Amino acid sequence: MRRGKPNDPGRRSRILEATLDVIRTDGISAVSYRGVAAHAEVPLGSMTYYFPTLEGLILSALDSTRSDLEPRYAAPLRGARTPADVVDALVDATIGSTSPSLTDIRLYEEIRHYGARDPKVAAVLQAVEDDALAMLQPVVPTSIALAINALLWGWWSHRLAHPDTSLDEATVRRPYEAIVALAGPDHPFQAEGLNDG
Amino acid sequence: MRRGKPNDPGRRSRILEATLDVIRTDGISAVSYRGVAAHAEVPLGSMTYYFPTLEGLILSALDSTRSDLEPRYAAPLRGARTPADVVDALVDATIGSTSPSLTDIRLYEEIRHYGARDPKVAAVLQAVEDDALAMLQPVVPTSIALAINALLWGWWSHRLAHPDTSLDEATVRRPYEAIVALAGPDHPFQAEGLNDG
DNA sequence: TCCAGGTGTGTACCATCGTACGCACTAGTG
DNA sequence: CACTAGTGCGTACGATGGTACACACCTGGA
Repeated sequence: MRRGKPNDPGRRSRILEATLDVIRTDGISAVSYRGVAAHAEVPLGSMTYYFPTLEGLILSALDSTRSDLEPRYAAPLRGARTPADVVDALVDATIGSTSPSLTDIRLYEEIRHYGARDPKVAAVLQAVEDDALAMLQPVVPTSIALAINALLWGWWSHRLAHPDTSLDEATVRRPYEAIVALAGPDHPFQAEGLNDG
Repeated sequence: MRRGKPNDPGRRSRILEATLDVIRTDGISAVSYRGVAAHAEVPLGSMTYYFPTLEGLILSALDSTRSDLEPRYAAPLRGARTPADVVDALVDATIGSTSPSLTDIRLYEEIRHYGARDPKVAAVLQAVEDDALAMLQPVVPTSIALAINALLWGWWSHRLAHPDTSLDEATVRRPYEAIVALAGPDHPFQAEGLNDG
């Protein structure tokens, strides 16, 4: 039995979007009920109605990014058939068309920052990383996948710290090549790649 | 003409140390005059006396870490004579004896986080990174030094996100080897190293 | 039409915090 | 000893923000 009508069904998601906007612009620590309410153009009472606690709001907002972050650089990696494809995908995810914008890196950094102290967010991060590792699994051994993840995050972090300078493609590509090559010809993927060629 | 006596000369630096403690534990956003005052066991009035603005306090605290961070992994790198030495130093800085503790990584992460929005802190970061690049300069070309920095930060960041798991040494070492090897035998350093051997 | 219960909101309370400011204390100087 | 200027600190004010809560509104049923 459903009584009373929600007179603005999209309100909840609009609040989440506004929250992410605030996080992107001023960071998680700047998230307040009042600020987000003003940004989303909803009354303060709506905020506490949909999100009784502020932490719940932040958690929901961060969690809602998972579906955005994951496919962006996941898809190209899934399609990779040769080591060269993998390197291409990585370079692209670092500085190319599939790479996150500076504001998105900032957002991701906010999540990591928050996750360093909040176990629930840490779990979300863990899930994202596990996905990334699983995706690299058929391509390189886990230990190398870890290094690739570390380097990718390092590059993104570099971009964030140096917004004015741009990274040369070769600068990014060669270290990826070197690391991917560590998998060596014995890794199953390599044989498959050779069969294709 | 100096009148009035400072009845606790070490107070200023004690405040700075307490500030860093708070940052390490709860993050920069948790830094408040009152909290730090309680932690340092000084009256609130002392805080505003030594540090008229909160931002000034934070900036001073962060800046005071520069002298600590720099020599830690700088010294081993300076002493490196062969590519193998460099790799050793990097591995050590990542997971070994010269590597920062988890709380120190957290602190460094706080600085980066804050620096993403505060130009003055960004300048401090820039200086530290410039030092690191300069130190790697005689060893590898700049582009590779950038990759090394990115990977090092990526590993540290990984440790922060996975406090319970420990990184295998080979996992860390091999990617460093691969990247350092990119410098190739034409790089001046290599010749010097061969002469030594 | 009247009732009930869920939806949505305005308001107010209380805690926290940065900051200003006046006052006390100290130690040189005449 | 009195005076003065710098040092150090307790207190209070104004702003901000999370949260509780009473209240208005809407819908479906009796």
